[in-house]
Amino acid sequence: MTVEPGAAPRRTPLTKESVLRAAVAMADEPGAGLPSMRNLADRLGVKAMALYHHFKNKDALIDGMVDLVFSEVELPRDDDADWRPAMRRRAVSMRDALTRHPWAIGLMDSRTNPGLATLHHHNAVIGCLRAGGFTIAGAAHSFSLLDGYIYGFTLQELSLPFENQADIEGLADTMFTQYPFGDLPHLTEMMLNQALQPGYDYAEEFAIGLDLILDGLSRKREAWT
Amino acid sequence: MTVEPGAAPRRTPLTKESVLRAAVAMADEPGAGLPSMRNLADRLGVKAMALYHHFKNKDALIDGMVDLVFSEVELPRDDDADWRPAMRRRAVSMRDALTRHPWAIGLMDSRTNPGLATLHHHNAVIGCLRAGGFTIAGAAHSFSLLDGYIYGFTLQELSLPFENQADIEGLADTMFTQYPFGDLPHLTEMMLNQALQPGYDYAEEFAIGLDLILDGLSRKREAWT
DNA sequence: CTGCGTACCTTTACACTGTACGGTCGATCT
DNA sequence: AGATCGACCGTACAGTGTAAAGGTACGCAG
Repeated sequence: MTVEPGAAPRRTPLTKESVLRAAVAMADEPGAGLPSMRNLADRLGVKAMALYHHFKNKDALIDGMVDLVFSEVELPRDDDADWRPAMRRRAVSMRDALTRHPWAIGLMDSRTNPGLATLHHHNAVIGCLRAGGFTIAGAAHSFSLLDGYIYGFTLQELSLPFENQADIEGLADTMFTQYPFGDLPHLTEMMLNQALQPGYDYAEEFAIGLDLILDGLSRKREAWT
Repeated sequence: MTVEPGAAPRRTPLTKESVLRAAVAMADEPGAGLPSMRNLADRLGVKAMALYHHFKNKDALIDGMVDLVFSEVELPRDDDADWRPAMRRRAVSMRDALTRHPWAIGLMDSRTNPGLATLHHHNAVIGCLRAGGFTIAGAAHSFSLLDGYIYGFTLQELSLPFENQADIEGLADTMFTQYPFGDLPHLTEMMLNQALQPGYDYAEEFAIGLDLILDGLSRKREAWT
């Protein structure tokens, strides 16, 4: 009376990997945020408690999701001829990954258990900088500065209350009526002359700041002991 | 049969301000995170639903909390003689505020309704940069870069899985036993030669990156149209 | 003084969350 | 054949945000 193998009451036994991929996919859906255990289980054709066979608790699952995001970032290689374009590529790739998975960035804090992909990522970055002639301390400075900027810029970008020109104009409207904008002359000026100009794209700021930082790093590279 | 005024069945009618201060105080308690509506109400000697008389919903309350954090940041003034030390002070003050209220930084994304203190802050920063000789575009670049770095650095700092030397050593121990550290030579080297050195303090990295950025800004100040 | 609106707070209820505890079923090993 | 084990399910519980409706006291119009 056993079920025929072809009937497949459960297609495949569920793995850490498949659960994580589903969780990331659900979190990526616009406006979704982290899925609940029950919703995630439903999506996988399973009941909630089944997930606890693969993850100690939800926190462990989230750690896995964050590590999966890190694994999408393009790594530099030790033998990259030139550290600067390598670091630039990595920064852009990292920002891309964080924008693809906007739920990830707010989770960085409070997540104190880095996964393997995360550690490999850090290792590769440091290796590239060392090969490029940075001292250990210099590589630490550079790493801290670059990653800080990447996270912070992306965090800011994601928290902008608009995504396109129409949103900006709507926002400006409601703000002008809601707040005493006479008190905020500089902010007003900047909105009128920058954000509200046709074709303005905040994303371009990323490269401007990044290049300024890279300039600074190459200037300090030999000074940093 | 009315209650004597001295009996005070309710000391004081609860204001947006008092609720926000209590909420921030609770969130600041180590390891607490955002309080639930019920816990916050208890602390105020009130039932949970009373809070909804002062805030539309929990999100609005959180917006207020974030704005309160911003109000603690030392503002530059238009007439600050020199933009550079003013920006430096502001950056340090901002990092301090975010470290005093570590729950705030993860909330920056998804919080798309800036409060008055936030807007005044932005206005003052832009004003200081403009007075320092930056063009509108230049001020926008500088603002984006500086704030990105401040947020990002602090986010990284708060997510470090240790707070003192003992924690670092404990962490290194468990990591070395848990992961194939032969695969991570550069990371290992950096931990051994930096993080594990006596007296190492990650907080010092903040000033190093900040000064590099300020150098870059003053170099670009006149070039940026 | 009466009566009514309005500000503030409470009660109750509902849908939803993470997860502890125990059970069930089939495959594999001895 | 029986034991063991991995994968999944059912049930239950404490805690969450908040909608709906009710109460109670004060300030002001008549």
